[in-house]
Amino acid sequence: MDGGSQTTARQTFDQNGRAVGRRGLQTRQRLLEATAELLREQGMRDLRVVDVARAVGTSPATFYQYFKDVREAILRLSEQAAEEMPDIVNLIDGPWRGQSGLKTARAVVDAVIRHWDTHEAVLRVRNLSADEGDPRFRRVVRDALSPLVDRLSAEIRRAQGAGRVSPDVSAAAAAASLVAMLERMASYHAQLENRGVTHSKLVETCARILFQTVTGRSAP
Amino acid sequence: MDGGSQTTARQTFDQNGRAVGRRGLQTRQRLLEATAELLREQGMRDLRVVDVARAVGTSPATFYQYFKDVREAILRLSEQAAEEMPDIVNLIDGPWRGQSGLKTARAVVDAVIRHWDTHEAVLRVRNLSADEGDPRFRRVVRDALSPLVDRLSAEIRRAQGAGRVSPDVSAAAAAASLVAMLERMASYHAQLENRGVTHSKLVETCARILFQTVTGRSAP
DNA sequence: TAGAAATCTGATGATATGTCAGATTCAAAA
DNA sequence: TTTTGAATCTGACATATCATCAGATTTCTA
Repeated sequence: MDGGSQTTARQTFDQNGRAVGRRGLQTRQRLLEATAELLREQGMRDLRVVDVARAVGTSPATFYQYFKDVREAILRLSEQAAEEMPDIVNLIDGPWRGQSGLKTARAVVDAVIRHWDTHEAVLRVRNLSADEGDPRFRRVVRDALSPLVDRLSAEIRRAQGAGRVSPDVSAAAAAASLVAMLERMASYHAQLENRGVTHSKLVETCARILFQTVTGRSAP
Repeated sequence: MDGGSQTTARQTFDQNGRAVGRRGLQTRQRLLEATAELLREQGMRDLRVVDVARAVGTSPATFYQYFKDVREAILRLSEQAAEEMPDIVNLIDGPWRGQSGLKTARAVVDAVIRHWDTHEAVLRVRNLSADEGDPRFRRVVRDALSPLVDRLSAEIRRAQGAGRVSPDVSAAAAAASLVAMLERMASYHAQLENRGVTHSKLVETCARILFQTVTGRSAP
């Protein structure tokens, strides 16, 4: 037993280490939302604390009350976005055989794309920051993706056990490659759709690559 | 005939539209290299013009003589990095059947990883900027990748013609997915290798996904 | 409703940006 | 070699952001 209530809303602290109350949480959240919005509109490099503050009708000092800097705000947004991941992971736990396996693959592709459509700007910066070596962001990325990777990896090992996937393949690397593909395509799909690839064709194609690589079988 | 010399060194202009001479080109190039170096060390968000200037032993004003802002410098670096792409494209034009096809796939994977190892920081920011909608960066990305995508796409259509790849797959989407996977894995491989996936296993795995998806055949 | 706790902000010193006029360097012509 | 003017560089500056803190304001609690 952990003694907590069902949804253990973690305590939040400000920059002075003091617990934040109801009003403060609300301000903080509005700052986060403005950050996400401006990230979408202006991109990472031109995001200014002043603009975030102005958008919320407050002063920069208020921003710094809750966040060390812009990076930290984006880190928190990344954590909030990651809360959606369990829904995607649940899909992976569906069947991977035959017709319904392909359906599982489609559902996963679709869910990842939807996740990215919702959090595009934040996830992009999250991944960049992780790639640039920031350990806090690496952790968020790992926590968000490893359940996915691990599940796919296990499924691939199963297919290897059945002799349908070559032992020369590393299940972990293959799973990571698939997730890499899904993420990158999710962030890229709008541009492809501008070039004449329909959304459903794109989903179908990714789903089939996913299915094929996970199961070692050609899609039905 | 185009009437130009073999290596048509394009004229370079400064911010006032004046042509840049030998000494200027050298300064400009040193500024670019310092930018790349600092991008590697400090990441995109913390890259300061002052630091770049200091690193070259010159003043910020000199930087602004050659570049409108940091973004433009990174754009030029992206263009320089893209000059390596023909070498990679040549590899794709190798054979795609049987044992030697897998070899082709391996060579491509390896080349993409090497390309990223060399230009990591620049390519990351290039892709982010393109994703954020900057048309100049979108163009650089497209120019760099479309030869790859087009070649793979053509190869996939061939496999579709032979009935080995489902007509439900979009060749363009599949090719884009593969390139997406290759790029993301190239930027991520060091982290995977820290987690116990050896480099050669990783290359082999990506190569097999590539081979399978392009040819519709299981790797030999 | 007084007093305390929580929250917000004006003011500020430090640092970065981006521009321009003028100083410096260089190479070719005299 | 010296002169000359084009190319290159930079000091100085006006503007803007960062990041902090002391103190004002609001909200909560007893």
